[in-house]
Amino acid sequence: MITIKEIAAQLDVSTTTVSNVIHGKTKEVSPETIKKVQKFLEEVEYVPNISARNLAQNESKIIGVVLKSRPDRYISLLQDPFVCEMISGLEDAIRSAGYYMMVYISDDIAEIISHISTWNADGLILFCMLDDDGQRVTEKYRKPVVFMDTYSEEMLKNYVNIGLDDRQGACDAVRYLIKCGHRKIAFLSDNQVGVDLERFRGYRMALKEAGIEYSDRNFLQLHTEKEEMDRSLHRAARKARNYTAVFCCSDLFAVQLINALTDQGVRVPEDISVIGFDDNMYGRFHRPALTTVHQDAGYRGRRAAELLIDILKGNQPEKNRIVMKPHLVIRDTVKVIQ
Amino acid sequence: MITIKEIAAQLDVSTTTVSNVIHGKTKEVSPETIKKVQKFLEEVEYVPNISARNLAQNESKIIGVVLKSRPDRYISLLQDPFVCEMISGLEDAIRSAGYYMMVYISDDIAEIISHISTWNADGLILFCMLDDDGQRVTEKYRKPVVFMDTYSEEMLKNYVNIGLDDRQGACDAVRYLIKCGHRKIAFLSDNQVGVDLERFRGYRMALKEAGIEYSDRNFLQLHTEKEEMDRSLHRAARKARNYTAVFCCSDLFAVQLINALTDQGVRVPEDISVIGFDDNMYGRFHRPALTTVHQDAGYRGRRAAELLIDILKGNQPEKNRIVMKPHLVIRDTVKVIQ
DNA sequence: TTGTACGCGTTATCAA
DNA sequence: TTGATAACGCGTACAA
Repeated sequence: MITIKEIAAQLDVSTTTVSNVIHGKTKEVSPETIKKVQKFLEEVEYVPNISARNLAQNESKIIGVVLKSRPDRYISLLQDPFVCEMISGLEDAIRSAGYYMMVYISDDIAEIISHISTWNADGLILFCMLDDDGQRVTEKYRKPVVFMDTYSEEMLKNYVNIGLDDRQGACDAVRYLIKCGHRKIAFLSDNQVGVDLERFRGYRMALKEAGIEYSDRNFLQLHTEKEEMDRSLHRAARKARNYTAVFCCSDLFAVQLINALTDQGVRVPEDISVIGFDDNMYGRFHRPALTTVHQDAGYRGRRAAELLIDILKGNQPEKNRIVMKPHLVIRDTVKVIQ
Repeated sequence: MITIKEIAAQLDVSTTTVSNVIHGKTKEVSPETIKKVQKFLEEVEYVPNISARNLAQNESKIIGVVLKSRPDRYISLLQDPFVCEMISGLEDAIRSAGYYMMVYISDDIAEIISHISTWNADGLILFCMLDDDGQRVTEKYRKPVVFMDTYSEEMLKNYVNIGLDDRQGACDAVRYLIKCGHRKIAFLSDNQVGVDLERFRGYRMALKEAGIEYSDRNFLQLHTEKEEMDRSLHRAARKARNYTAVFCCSDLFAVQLINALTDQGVRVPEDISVIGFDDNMYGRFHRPALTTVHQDAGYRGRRAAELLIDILKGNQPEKNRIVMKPHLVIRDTVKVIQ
């Protein structure tokens, strides 16, 4: 790897001149010198050393993508199609803007913070932050931060968040079920915080509108720990048979629920209707194709990255909360009854 | 961010002493000093500046994961479950070993090389390298490299490769089809190079053993460009109906073929049998569950990272070629005929 | 046992 | 228009 110093020596100019040419500060350098240096730069395929640049400018061009993992889960974060699609969008936008993406996955916020500081990331995209995770990060890290899907009031007040109208999405889905004649509708998820809590509220809202009573038993809770998942799924499927429809908090859950039902000899949608959330390939590749709430994870990732980069460039975002609108995609897993 | 210099000043010791304590060179420092410094380090939550360290030691602790993308494809690399599972394994092993993963995705090898040099990655894991891609990288990049799934003779001679016995896997699958009474067996893929070529050879091998003649028409080629995929899939499904079984080069293809067939009113496995390759969630979540050739992408990623890190530590690998063994997983998409 | 001083590659300041 | 030089934070050879 050739360095600026070396180039300067070989061309018999100063490092300043070389650096100026590299950065297009052309009015400071004579045309002949520019040509000479540029030609040489191309010949030797000069590539800047980022570490040196970081040190000199205290700027790393790194955008940290932070995901808090749950090691006990039946699939890892990078196996979740929703997460991957989002990261794919982030990667695309970050690279196009000349930044570098560094993915930090850990279940330990302290470790994450230490990585971020070590690499001196210029900005952060935070995802899967629950409880006080977001707070812990922003306490230590004082550069721009964009959240995805936080529902912490504290964070929403002070930071940019790219969210989704989860409540509306879920409400629309359940309204649709009701319109199709369903009144015994269960809600399936593995938790009741953050995004899922909002979806749960949407579900409750739609029930209430229609004057359908809610009982705690309607909440079908999945235990997504490695050893529990299968059993939990079958238990949920068994319980689901007391309902005519199930709203699932993700396509992944929906597809797995349908499989569990199928394995128990229950047909979807003939015997029971199922609706998902996300609209990713799992639902699309399923047969019958999954009726679900569409959100574009890739686009949302791209927007988050663009917004962060805009902030890094010194622009103030117009508003702190961006809420994308999901929409229902009707396919083949909901049956009209009566 | 506090620096060593600052710490030294505050404790009234030298930077050398602080540095020595940080690196556990305890025999050079008096016990009291060690205690004093360690306590202070913890208090201020000292985090080293990686850029400075890189510069000083010419070592980055970065392992570059290089994927050559095909932007025209109907899904991006990070949407492919096989790729994600592999990256998930890589990430796990790289982080556990105290290294950092930087993912480089691009369709432009020159751009990839420039990124790698810029960040001074200590080692590389190369994936999806076709034609002379591998050669172009290794010409410029003179540090340890581990390939995954290369079939370039040139690279295999000189570099470590973590491969899979693709030929054997495909052969076993087709043998199984033949054992089930199938003789009209098609081969479905989107290309005929690298990994897929090997699988094709395994397919041919099994046919030959059984004295079944091969015709070029047996090769069902998918066009996986964005605008072509759907039409191509349906064309393939139509052609597939001339056969009693189809061997597909990936679970993703298999599932989509089954869907296309289903959409045409053809039942799997009643009317036609389908077998996949990979054994990922797409096949497992499908109903009927996909009969397929199992490989553990995550494990393979982990092994690749471990191997590379071992080389970085100065150990010579025992052998250049590691070939993992896939095995057939019989589920529900192959019917015994006659 | 501790401290000084230099080099890593780049950028920025300021003087020539 | 150009160049010398300091600074960024760290690790280390060598001196004390």
